Amino acid sequence: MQAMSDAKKDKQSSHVPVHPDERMARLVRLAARGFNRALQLRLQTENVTFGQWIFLRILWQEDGLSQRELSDRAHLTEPTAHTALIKMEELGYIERRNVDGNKRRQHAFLTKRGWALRDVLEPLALEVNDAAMAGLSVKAQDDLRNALSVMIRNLENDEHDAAARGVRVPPTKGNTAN
Amino acid sequence: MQAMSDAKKDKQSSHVPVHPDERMARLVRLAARGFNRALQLRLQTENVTFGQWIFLRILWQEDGLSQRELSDRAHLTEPTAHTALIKMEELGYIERRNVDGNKRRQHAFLTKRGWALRDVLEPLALEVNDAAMAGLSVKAQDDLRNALSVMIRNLENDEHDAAARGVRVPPTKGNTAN
DNA sequence: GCATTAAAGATAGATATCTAATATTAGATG
DNA sequence: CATCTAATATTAGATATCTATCTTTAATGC
Repeated sequence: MQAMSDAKKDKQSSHVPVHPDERMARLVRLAARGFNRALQLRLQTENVTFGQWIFLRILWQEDGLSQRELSDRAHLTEPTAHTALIKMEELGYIERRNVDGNKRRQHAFLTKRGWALRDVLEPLALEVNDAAMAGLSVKAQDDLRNALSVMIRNLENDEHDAAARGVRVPPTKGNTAN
Repeated sequence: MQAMSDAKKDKQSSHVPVHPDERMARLVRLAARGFNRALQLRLQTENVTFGQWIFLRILWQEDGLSQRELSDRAHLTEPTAHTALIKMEELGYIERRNVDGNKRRQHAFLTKRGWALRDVLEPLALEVNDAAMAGLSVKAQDDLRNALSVMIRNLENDEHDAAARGVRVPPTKGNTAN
């Protein structure tokens, strides 16, 4: 019997035959999980959570968005955005305030501290990206992005169709695994 | 100004410029989210949760695995597997018991009910897969799987390297979004 | 301009995941 | 063969997300 390769020693590698129905879904989930873990690994050294990263990233590009706008952009619910933003205000990354005398909307504005994080965190994301892309040609990366975009659109349409048929759209509870 | 396409009306579509550092990561996460939602949408009509699906799928291929083996296969922790399996036993999908007089290991065995679910649930997964693949050639799908596999391996290596440097590997807390 | 409806946010409670600590059993070693 | 160590499962507690509900404020229609 031949010796196992390095990769095979890892207990994650599937001894298990994968359901044909789920092969692509599984790969996509595992890749997402990989990106998340790789990024969280780096963010934790700066004491920033993944959720905070998501909102920071959005604010660096569009400072002063309302909570509702932020939750939309982040694909997270308002309560989730709410608690994350409260925490980020406590941490001094943002300031929440009203604009134009509208007391309904709560807008989030980056503080000096919040802006400063950008210089620290963006390189970490770049690092993850570079690590992930190793061995993939520019064309391969391009094709990959295109194919992913097609799948995303297909699945969004599926969801819209379901919603149109009156199906309640379920939670996106946390399950990056598998 | 030209009219917006159907797709653009959706509020999810990004008015927001995406961080170059995060473009691929974001696409992968959104695709994973799409798969999860599309599947959950269908599973909920059968009162099966995503977590239960994961374990059922594994057991249909390897009945009688221990809790430890199941959590490995599912890429979930043991407490997570534990509670899921307890619940699945309550629901009558599996039976948990010892084997060979070994009182340490708890093995999970599908009941008739658990096996029967297969005929109902697998078509749903196939449906999701087909929906996701619309418009992608066989070759494109092949390339996509290859590229995803490369990324997964790259990111696993990244994690192993980090672990070797003594970095604590962080949770894979639920954040499929964005 | 007052009353109704809609929008935005806040709060409370549920769920699925995680980490850490504990208990039990099996296997290895002096 | 008695003890130590490792494996497995369990329990307890934290966290990030979700849904549902409530409150406040703005917009709209008579």
